[in-house]
Amino acid sequence: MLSKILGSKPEFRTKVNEIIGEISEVVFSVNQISLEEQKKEIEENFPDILKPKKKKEEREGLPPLEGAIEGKVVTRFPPEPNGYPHIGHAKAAIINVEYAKMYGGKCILRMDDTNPEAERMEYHAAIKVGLDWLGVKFDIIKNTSDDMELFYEKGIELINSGKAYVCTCKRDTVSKNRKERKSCKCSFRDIKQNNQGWEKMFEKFKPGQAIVRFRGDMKSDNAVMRDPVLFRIIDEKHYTLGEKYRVWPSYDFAVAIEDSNDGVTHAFRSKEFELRKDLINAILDALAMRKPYQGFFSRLEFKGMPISKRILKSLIEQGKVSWYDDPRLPTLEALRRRGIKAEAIKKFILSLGLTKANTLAPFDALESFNRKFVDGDSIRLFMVHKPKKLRIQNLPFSFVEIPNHPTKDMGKRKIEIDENILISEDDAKNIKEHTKIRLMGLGNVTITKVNEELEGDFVEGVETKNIQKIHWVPQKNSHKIKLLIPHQLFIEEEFNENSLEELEVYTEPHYLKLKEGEEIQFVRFGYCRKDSQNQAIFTHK
RNA sequence: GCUCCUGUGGUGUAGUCCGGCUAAGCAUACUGCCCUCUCAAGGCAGUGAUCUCGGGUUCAAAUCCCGACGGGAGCACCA
Repeated sequence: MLSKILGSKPEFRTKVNEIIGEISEVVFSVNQISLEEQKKEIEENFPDILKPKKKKEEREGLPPLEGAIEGKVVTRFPPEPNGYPHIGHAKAAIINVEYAKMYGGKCILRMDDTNPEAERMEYHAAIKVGLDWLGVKFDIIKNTSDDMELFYEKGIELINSGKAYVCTCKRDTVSKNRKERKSCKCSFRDIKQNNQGWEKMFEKFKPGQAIVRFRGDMKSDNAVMRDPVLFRIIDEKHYTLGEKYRVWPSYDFAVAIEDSNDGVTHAFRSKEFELRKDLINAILDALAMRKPYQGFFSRLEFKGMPISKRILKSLIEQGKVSWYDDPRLPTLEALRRRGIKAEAIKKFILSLGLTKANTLAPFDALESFNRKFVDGDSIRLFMVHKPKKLRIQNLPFSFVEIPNHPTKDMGKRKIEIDENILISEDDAKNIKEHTKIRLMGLGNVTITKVNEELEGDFVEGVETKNIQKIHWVPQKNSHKIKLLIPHQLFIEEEFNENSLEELEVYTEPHYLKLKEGEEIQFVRFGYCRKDSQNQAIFTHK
């Protein structure tokens, strides 16, 4: 009671003690009256409080952005072309693009390709294709490696201001010193020596012999700050620049420079980069460059669906999954092939919010979004599993026309029939002799015999109430296809040997006329995507 | 081990910054009803959280403080 009053009348908050007394008096006197009378009193004098509370408006999409100015927001999505894009990439891309859209700003796609050992054109292309399919649009597309000269320029600037130095220690020594929070002798070299060292990195030094380090703070609790690497030597051929460069910037340095230089105002990354925030700010401060706002979000993974490149690669090598588009995988390619729509992924990701708590989403959350997109334009077809023959006497016609969708006008299809019909075993086993069933879109049949095969008599009339309705396909031109049903790949860390179920099923001949990639609903079974003329993939119920 | 992040119904989240009009909103899942020639979609209703736990501050705490416990990440010349 007290809270309610203070909540709606903040001006009383300073007089809490006085009010407390009054309230208890009023409450006491009200309690003297019977419930009936209280009710009557309210109805007569205060009808307003009986009205149902109006619901709070739900915020659409992402939370507002700190420091965002309409029209001036620049975000970015920087994938490394070192693997196939997956649901995690989708999250990062969608969040950044969506924020740019929200504020009428721009979003940059920047291929983060500063490790020649890892990048490959194959991945670069796959990422482009994946993003394209997702329908996320970028205003600027570039590569981090476009700006190599800029990195060198800024690197030299740091060396010349004494904020970076060339370190020639062994890798192990560097790592050990970092653990022990100790500086190495290299850090005491003067600017001239460092300049000489820098020059030598381009010719003389071999990979591993010298690195450029940022003068951070070897005593810092944040290990990232302990004189991190800015440049290192890699002689591997770069996938687009070939052997033009061999001194390559590290991730932190490249990101800092790029974001600042590209005019990025808000940079969102997954939270494993959270510790780099201080470093990036420190680098930009050292160079007197503008700092963008950095936000972080949790990684997105599905239960039992590995996202890691290492695991994916090994699954493929062992033949446990066919390829990166295997429908059990969370790659974009696999999701697409499985029948998940890009719009559904987008809605789903936005529904997860911008939380930093770990998100291990169950796949059915995505499915439910997808179902809403897919339902409206999925043609309904009949499909029979483990066919049982049903022979119908007195069939009065040789074809039927069946609507392609129960509520939307998607036209009709003509099915040619004769007395031999196939129904699913699951339905057949529940049918008793002398009962009546309805073959959907065809008519009612009284079952006269139940054996290996069933027999029945056609019944005139369109009675549909209170009668078992089942789907069917004509025997004479049914089309056999393989139906793949993906299940969870890993169950409790353990590879699920039965994760890909294969069914042999029979569809209507109309299946052959559908386009590849079309989403269909096998009636009373679920949504599936046509993968090819003789294969479909189960999407979800 | 050290450091950082995180902890709201079965699940995913909103609310937490700036304590009060919320014993907590939405979605999903589940249950029931309606609709329906689908076990889909759609409509309606319902079950379900003392906001991880224990202290503290306050007239008042999911919201602030301290501690414990659980989960995740970083400690690479990868990004």
